[in-house]
Amino acid sequence: MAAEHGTAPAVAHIPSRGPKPATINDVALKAGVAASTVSRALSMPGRVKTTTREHIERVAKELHYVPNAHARALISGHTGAVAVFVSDIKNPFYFDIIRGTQKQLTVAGYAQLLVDTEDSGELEVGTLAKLRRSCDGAILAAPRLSDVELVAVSKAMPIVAINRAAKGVPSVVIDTAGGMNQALEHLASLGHSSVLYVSGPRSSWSNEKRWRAMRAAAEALGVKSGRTAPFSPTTASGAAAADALLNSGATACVAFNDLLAIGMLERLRERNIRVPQDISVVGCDDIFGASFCNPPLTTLAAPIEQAGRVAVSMLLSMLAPVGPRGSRRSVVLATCLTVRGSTGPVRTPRGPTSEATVRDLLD
Amino acid sequence: MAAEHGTAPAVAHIPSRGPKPATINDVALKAGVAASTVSRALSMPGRVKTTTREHIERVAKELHYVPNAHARALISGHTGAVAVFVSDIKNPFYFDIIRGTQKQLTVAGYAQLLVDTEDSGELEVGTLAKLRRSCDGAILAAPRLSDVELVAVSKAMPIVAINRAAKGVPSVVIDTAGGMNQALEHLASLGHSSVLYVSGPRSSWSNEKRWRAMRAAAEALGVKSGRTAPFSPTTASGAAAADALLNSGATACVAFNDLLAIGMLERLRERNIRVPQDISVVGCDDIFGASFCNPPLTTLAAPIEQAGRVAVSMLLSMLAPVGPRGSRRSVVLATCLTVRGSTGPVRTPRGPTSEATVRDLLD
DNA sequence: GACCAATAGGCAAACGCTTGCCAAAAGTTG
DNA sequence: CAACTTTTGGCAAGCGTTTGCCTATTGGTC
Repeated sequence: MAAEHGTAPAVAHIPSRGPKPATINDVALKAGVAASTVSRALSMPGRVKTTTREHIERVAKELHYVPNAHARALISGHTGAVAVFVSDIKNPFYFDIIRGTQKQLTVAGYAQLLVDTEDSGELEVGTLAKLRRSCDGAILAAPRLSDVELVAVSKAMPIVAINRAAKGVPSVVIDTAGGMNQALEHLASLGHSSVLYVSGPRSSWSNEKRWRAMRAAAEALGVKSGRTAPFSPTTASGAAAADALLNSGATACVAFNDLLAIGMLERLRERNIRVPQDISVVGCDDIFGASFCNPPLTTLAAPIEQAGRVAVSMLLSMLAPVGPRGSRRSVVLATCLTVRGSTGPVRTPRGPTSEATVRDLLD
Repeated sequence: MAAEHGTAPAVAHIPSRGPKPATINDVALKAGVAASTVSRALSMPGRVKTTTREHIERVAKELHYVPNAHARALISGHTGAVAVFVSDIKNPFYFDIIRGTQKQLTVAGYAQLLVDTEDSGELEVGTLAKLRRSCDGAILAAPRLSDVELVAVSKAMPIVAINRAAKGVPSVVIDTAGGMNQALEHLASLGHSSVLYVSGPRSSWSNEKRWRAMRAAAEALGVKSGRTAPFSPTTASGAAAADALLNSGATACVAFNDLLAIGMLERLRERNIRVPQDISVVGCDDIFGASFCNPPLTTLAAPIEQAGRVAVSMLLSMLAPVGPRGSRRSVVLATCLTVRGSTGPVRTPRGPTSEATVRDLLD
């Protein structure tokens, strides 16, 4: 069949030399048709005769023809890429988001443009403007920009926000707050009567939601509640947070996120405070590591990866030419409490707890 | 000055309405010059008169003009994007790589295209071919493709491989193997005389290197060594790996990576094997979580993020039109042992260890 | 004032692809 | 067999930039 090869590359799909990959014109020339026919054969299957199409496809394959995404984007306005903005790439929370988006984007044949906004709303807006034409849409995970800006961006290009709700902006929010009742009930049932909320960054929308939800849940259960000053959501801040917790006199706390909680756990051990015998700690998110830290962390488990996937699905449906117009503009993902080793019964006022006694006997 | 505004958008940088952002022609028109002049004013500062340039810049700003990356890429062949391939986005190891690449790329004004190849060499090659023209180069982290393919790819486009060396392919390798002596010396000095290597996936280049290095180090120290069958590098596989370790009769092990090691730690605790009193575990990489698992993991700490950064620097210098031609084609990053709680003196044949006795007394 | 070297700015041709429009070819019907 | 309708394929006009080449304009020198 293919009697006249050019130089057959040693490795399939990768032209082994020459800086110039084949263009649509090369294919057209070799196939003896016009470039437009090649274009149609490849992207509008019904538009050309079957035999011509097959011939063109064969030639294209021989030449290892790959359409130039930029040229295509230039004319069609469709880039095949979606930007994913995370506010801090060091935070494992976002890794799960990225996993989710990556997965769903790959399935749909989209490329993922990863952007770290370093917690700066300005950088966010700036990059967004720059990338406006380079991607078909964007996922904003826990954006830091203002509501006004968010709404404006949303008008300018298709976006879906994660963990951030604003009027008219499609969003996926992980309702950690919604699980707060479970957490408080759990703590209350263990006898805790005073619970501290360990606050995350002031600019975080979720932080405010979580605190409010916790306060409300505490109130409903007759549990005393309070909050710390804001901490940055890192294990490093956990030390200061732990000290704040000890000062507060509370017997249990809910931390803004797992990173903070894990940091607290370390500090508490350093200070010879036993968790959960002396104090109970609840985290939020259930990030990688929450299950094997010491002790394993009780946490409000969030379907983070799913959030990424759902956000992408929403975005892609917005992009579809005649998609289901009435598709949901906003999705709330529920969370639920995962109880592990960092929560336990409140310590009886003095002496060893009964549990400790039992263990002593067993030794 | 600017007496005649158009509609001034409410939010800076983001055109608030209209699907069509300003093009270079709009700027040219409004500024009363030719498009080419605008282009030059913006990218070849010295080429136009200062006053014209300033005028054009002002108009461009007013119009919120952002050059269309695709049009630019089409003609210049320079896309401003770099693809980063990871073989499994679930693995925290790659998160650190991504952090590093992200950081360095951002600094250089490049965008990062993230690709998960799902451990498939084929997918790797396929995507690479597809992305060939969509990015200026690629970073291949722990690629799974064959040597032949890797070399071919490297000829077709600028790439830098991480943790994979092949003739003529620029690479950054984290020399975990190099630190193996330290690890074995550490174990030997603790009295261990039989050490097991817990093997990672067969397709991993590093796995082989690490095993060889460990065996050599063990031999040099007169320590008995052996290896397990291959395990997938996940915490889940840790259970089976731990069982294999127990069967082996070795008193210490070095695991292919931290993920595996952490999984083993969990399983050992379940089986009431105390680490490090009964058995010592050493990991590789020092990923997120290694410092706070239970017990904290002794590990061959790898400068993962740095590897990402260095890889990007190398790639970018390859891209530079007249870069330092003699720049290093290959970089080896050293690792060193980080001792934490998962390694300790070998257990004396019978009875409680002296350490345990001390602790009993303290209780 | 004539001549020359810079310097500034414009024209138009790419870059690789899509797509509206048209014409040729083929099939259908009376 | 003529007059349609339907396929099928080609032409050429862009998409938004960059850039080589050319022409004005400017300033300097004799």
